[in-house]
Amino acid sequence: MVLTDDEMSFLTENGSEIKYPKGQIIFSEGQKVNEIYFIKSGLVKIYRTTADGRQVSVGLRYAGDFIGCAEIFSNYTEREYSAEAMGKVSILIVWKDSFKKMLAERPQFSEKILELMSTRLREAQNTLYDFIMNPIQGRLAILLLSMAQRAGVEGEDDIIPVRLRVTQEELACVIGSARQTISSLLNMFREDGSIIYKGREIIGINTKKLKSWIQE
Amino acid sequence: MVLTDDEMSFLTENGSEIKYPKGQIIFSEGQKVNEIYFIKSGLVKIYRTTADGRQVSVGLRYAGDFIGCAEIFSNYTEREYSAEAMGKVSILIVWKDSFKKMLAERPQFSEKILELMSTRLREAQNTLYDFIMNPIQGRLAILLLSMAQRAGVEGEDDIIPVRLRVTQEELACVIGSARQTISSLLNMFREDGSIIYKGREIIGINTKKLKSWIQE
DNA sequence: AATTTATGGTCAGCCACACGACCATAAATT
DNA sequence: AATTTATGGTCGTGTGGCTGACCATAAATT
Repeated sequence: MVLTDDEMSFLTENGSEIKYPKGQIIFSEGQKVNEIYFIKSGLVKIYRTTADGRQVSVGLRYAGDFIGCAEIFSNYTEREYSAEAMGKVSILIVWKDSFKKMLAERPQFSEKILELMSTRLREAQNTLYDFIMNPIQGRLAILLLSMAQRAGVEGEDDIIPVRLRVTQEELACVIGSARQTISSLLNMFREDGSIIYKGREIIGINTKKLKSWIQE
Repeated sequence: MVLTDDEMSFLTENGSEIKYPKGQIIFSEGQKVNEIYFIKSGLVKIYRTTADGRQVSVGLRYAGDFIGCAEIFSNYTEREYSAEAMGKVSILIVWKDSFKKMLAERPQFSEKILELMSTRLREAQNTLYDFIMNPIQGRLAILLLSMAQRAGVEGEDDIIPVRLRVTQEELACVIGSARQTISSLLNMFREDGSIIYKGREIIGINTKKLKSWIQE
């Protein structure tokens, strides 16, 4: 979502910018809902912690996204999910009331937010669909593609150069799988030429080849 | 979501009511997006058809819900999913422009729709979470609970009397499983006392017992 | 009433993939 | 430089649940 200069300056004036190092918790489940967050830069994981301590992610959010907004609109008092910085993240925190005021005063902004929510809803539904349809390698391919499209330069149709430093554990928790499985799959993708994977970093992905792993 | 009399009468005036028999397609993927639908009564399945002809559902919608709205707000020209009546369904069809006009003219209604979208987003995220966390019996338990809560009388904490006539095939497609598996699980739930299941109808569910099948 | 179709029950076979175990290497900390 | 910690590779093992096959019964159609 792209904000106008005007909207951006309103947020800047009425919010405060905070930088989080990798691994820092931005908010966590159960906390009181008083503010909304705008990601200026970086990658954020939205997740929930299970009874036995594992993390289950329901999505990643990128620069330009608002997070923590669903609770505000449905007037929830407590966070349902946690958010964690997956790298250096710069965030603008805006108080709930300021944000609601902005919504009320600017119908165009309000429209934009409605658009944001519906886009995100469709994304969530598509993710659900992909989950049902695809075995693990398909889900991983989908995840890598979407991460690359956000982070990388849209090059030729073929290879997108990227720079993805995510641990296998993180990938596993996003697609609901086990670390060991991710390990084998990444190696399989590498041998196949679907990704260029050196050390602990994915430095390129081959869009076409990756897509061939996806069902439907 | 509950509409005011005023909102309801606007919809009635600017829309046309249509009744669908069981199995009827309300709209289908690929169709042009010109209208929005309000469910007056009945149960609607939102799904997508896969290349090999199977159906994968991403959710059920009940009376009082709008369907087909995400495409409108994100200005999609084509439907991404299909909708099918799972029983007798009564629907109010409202043209896109009338609906957008209503949104623009009534800020309170606009707020309500934003609330609807965020609630639905949270539901979708929760479903995703449940999918990752729960094995099939857990997902089935969750589905039965949510259907019963919408359809049934909220009785004691224990047994809710309901009247669910859904085929095992339908249940399978909603939770992404196979018909045979549903068959065994329903029988297991019956023996366990989690549900009262006679012939082809579930006539009661035991909330507590069903919940014990759910992870977390 | 007779036939066809839709739905449900059950069983055997198979395989994807989670899990545990263990070691290798890289990164971080001292 | 030495030690500790985080991350990645790989291999068995076990099993949940999908697939296919087949029959029983209920519902719909003639």
